[in-house]
Amino acid sequence: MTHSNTVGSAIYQKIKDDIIYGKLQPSTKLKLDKLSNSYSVSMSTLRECLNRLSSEGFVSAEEQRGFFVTSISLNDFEEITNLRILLECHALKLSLKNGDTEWEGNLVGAYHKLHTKEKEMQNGDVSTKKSLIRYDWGFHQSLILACNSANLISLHSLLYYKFLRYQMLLTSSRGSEAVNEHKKIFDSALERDFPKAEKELKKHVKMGLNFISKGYKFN
Amino acid sequence: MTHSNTVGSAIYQKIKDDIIYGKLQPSTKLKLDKLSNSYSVSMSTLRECLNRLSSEGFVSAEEQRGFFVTSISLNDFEEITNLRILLECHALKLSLKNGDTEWEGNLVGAYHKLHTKEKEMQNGDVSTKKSLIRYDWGFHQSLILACNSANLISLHSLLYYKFLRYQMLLTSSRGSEAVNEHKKIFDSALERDFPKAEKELKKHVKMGLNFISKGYKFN
DNA sequence: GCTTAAAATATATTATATTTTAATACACTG
DNA sequence: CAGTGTATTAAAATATAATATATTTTAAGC
Repeated sequence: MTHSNTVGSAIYQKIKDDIIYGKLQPSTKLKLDKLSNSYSVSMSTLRECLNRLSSEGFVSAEEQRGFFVTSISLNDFEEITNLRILLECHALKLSLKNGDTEWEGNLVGAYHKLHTKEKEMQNGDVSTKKSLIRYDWGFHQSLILACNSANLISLHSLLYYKFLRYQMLLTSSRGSEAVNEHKKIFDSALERDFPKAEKELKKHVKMGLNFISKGYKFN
Repeated sequence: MTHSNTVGSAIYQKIKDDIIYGKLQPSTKLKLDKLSNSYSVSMSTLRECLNRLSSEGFVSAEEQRGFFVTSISLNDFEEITNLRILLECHALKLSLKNGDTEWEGNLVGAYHKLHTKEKEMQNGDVSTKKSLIRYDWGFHQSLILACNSANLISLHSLLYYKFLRYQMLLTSSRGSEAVNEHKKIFDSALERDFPKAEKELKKHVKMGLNFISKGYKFN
């Protein structure tokens, strides 16, 4: 967990989360004095935060008109998905080539945590959904962590969370399907079988796209 | 050319340019009151700007310690180069597949402008270097403009300019070599020969990396 | 529909207080 | 003496608030 020292970075995380998890819905106008009140932060600090988020693309800034939660569309979701696949597969390739025992051990650990939570969920425990997401993130990042490119890891993170925002549009999730996909990705990664791992990873992310785009009505 | 209405976006462009073109050198501490004076802008507006730039990676923000121009390293340059190649080639593939006459015409126009400037440069006119860079950018972006992904275009732009900052570390440039490479990329793009275009584009960008990494002494 | 007036809101600056870091001086210790 | 640690001071970042201005939005009237 990141230990936020400043009000600025705390509010940044909070608003970013609220956008990703849908508490601040797409296209919402982010009125400054209103937000300044509801998040109990001064206007200047708030504006700094919104400027950061607009650079990342979670917020859209329109000059002299203010800030909005970035709108969503099926088209944008498809773009995000394709970019995530491009980056994650490329990084996976490097990671499978370079990964040492240290990396492998961390991956095994991340998968174990994810899989444990997945079994909890299958037993009907819905309260752990948010922590399941954290472990999903942990697993997907662990896969690529040996790619030896901080820039790549950072970009991938951005895409993952933009993808996640779309995922959060639905309260339901894919359940056992995704569980199997994770296992296939994990197994082929350990075997350093890049072609198979890539195939399964692509399928996994695409299936996520399909599930959402079938279940959510974009206008 | 973007018409900047607000002080904020004007100063953002200015500082970003100053970083890219080396007027603000790598690792420089960006003292707030000093910058506030030299750019004639208030501290809050300046901070908004630096927060944006830190999200993009041109500035590094260290909590409670302030802002710094992001440092450079050979390793980072290599990462940037590889990511640029990954994104630009992927986008090129899509662009060559989707590009219509409108796109093709704009590409021809962009190449013509670039090539005209290149010839001017070869005749010894150094005054046009900055406009050469603008046309180089115009050409490279034109290549991928039909990729049908705003997200991809935007990410590519970021990587191009991070690459450019490294390019600006040297005053000299590669001259006729790059001119020939541009022609090969252009020709194979018009022929919709993706494998060849990709090969030439990769070579072109890699040669840029090599030229800089040979000429500039990273510590 | 068009224009104009009023209200709301974003932008930008300035001033101030608080907090943290960086720098300096000063002792203490081996 | 060199080096190390600690207190004190200075500098700088962070955060808020108050204010002024410019622009957009809304509403009203024609």
